[in-house]
Amino acid sequence: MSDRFYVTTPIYYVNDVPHIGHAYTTVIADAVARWHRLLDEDVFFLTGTDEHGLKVQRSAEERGLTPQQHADATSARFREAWALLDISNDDFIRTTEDRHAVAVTALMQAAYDNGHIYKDTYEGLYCVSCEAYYQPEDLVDGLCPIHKRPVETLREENWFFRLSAFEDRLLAWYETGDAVLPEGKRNEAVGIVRQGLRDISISRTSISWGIPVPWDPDHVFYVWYDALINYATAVGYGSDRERFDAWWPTVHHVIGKDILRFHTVYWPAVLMAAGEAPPRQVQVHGFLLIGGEKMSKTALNQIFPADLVEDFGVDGFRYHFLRENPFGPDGDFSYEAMVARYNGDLANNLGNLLSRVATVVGKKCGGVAPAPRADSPLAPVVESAYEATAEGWARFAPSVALEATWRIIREANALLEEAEPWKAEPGPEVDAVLGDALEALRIVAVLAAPAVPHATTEIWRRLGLAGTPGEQRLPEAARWGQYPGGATIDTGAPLFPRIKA
RNA sequence: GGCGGCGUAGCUCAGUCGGUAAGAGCACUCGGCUCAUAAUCGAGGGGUCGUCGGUUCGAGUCCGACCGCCGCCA
Repeated sequence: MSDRFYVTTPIYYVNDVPHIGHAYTTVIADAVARWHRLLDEDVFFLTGTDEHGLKVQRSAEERGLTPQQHADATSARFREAWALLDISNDDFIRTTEDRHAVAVTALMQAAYDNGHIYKDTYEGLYCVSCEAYYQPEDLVDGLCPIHKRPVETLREENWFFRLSAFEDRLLAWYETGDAVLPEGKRNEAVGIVRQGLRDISISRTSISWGIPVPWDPDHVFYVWYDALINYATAVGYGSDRERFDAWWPTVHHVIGKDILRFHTVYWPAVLMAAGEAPPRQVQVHGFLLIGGEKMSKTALNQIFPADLVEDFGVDGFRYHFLRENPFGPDGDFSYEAMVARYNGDLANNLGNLLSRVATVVGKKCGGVAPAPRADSPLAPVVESAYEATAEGWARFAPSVALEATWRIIREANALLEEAEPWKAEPGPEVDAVLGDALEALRIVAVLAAPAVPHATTEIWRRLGLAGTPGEQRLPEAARWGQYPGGATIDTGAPLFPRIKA
């Protein structure tokens, strides 16, 4: 029986359109999912859209649409973006689907039945954009500190979640070691809990665009509690207990640091309240900055995936966001850095290696691939690079993994320089070094497939191999010496044409 | 105000339990090669490892203070 691996992105709010910040998170989750498939694990990769809440209701009104129509339109844009980027999600969940209402109802009812939810009256200053209450001292010049917009005084009967009862259990959960990563982010979660948790309001009566509270239908759940539960919905919570039990222990949430509090405090506590286990792991990454500034609609500095795909291709796009920034800290995006990374790693190293090898095989071997040597100097290089690559992916560090894989490419280029097969007469010496280079390319095609699925599939084809690199299984496929030789090598056009700065 | 983090080559960063002569990629300089997408390979320059003090036979690596930057919370 193979292991299971469940990985999620946040579900994206339909008041936003997909930009490279969303894509950053999604591409990381996708590449990790693809890696785990290579490991022959049973993978379930989930993304989707968050469609309830007052903001959606109001935006729809402004557009003269029903909330559902508005959500349908924007949700479709996310699905289009992920299709463009070759995202391999197994499911796409929408919080307006019936299955989600079923799960939310079941999970919150369980928390209610367990005595963790109670009714109280709340009056406070409310920011519609945040869908959150503020203390007077939190305001800046009387305005919401985030949106710089006026707040409204609201008085509501709300249902409250007894978050304060879960401090000890949350702290114990963080202590399990790798529940929240990186470590710095876990410390933030610990800090939030240590300072004491207040119970939180989880329902609204002021709006209708949401999922009704089952025991009090005048209320709908506050959008966050609705949204988080999507992760449980998608694996059958409330409808297929067996399925849920199979997948839930393996869930890994990939999120940006802006929603750390929801995923590492509120969400595990709600799960505990319902009698379920907290997530297996939450992986928190930093922001993608543009020229040092946070990306935002108001700053007019948003960048959309399609614009970059036009210049760099899907693989160029994916590779850049996986390789350029270490997972965890904030990263800065710049077009110049993207060009440099593309030209350096993809065009000069990988693409050019394939070109030169194919050409020399054409000239010295009549285009027929020789087999690698069992005792090639590249064999130990591949062995250590594979281990480092696997470790990098295992800890959600794509940049580390790819750096390790690229070491094979560098060494293969160096081996060619040393042997200079283009100078030698055809024969065993030439065959040996070219066979080694082809085998290095075969293995790189497998290891890099999670990041650049199109290019590696093309390499696979040009090497005359059957199937695709994504269908291979690790670690077997990374073992040196499996390239059979005898195939006709296809010298094609440059895989990654250089981009002029 | 409380808690936490960061400050290592021009740039982006690695540096596990303190100990082989401080590293990688990119950039730069020089040289080789000309199979390849002016790609590639080799060599080299460049760092008082933020500052000061302490522990130690020995500290980028531990402790304290300070300077600078940042995050979370209030």
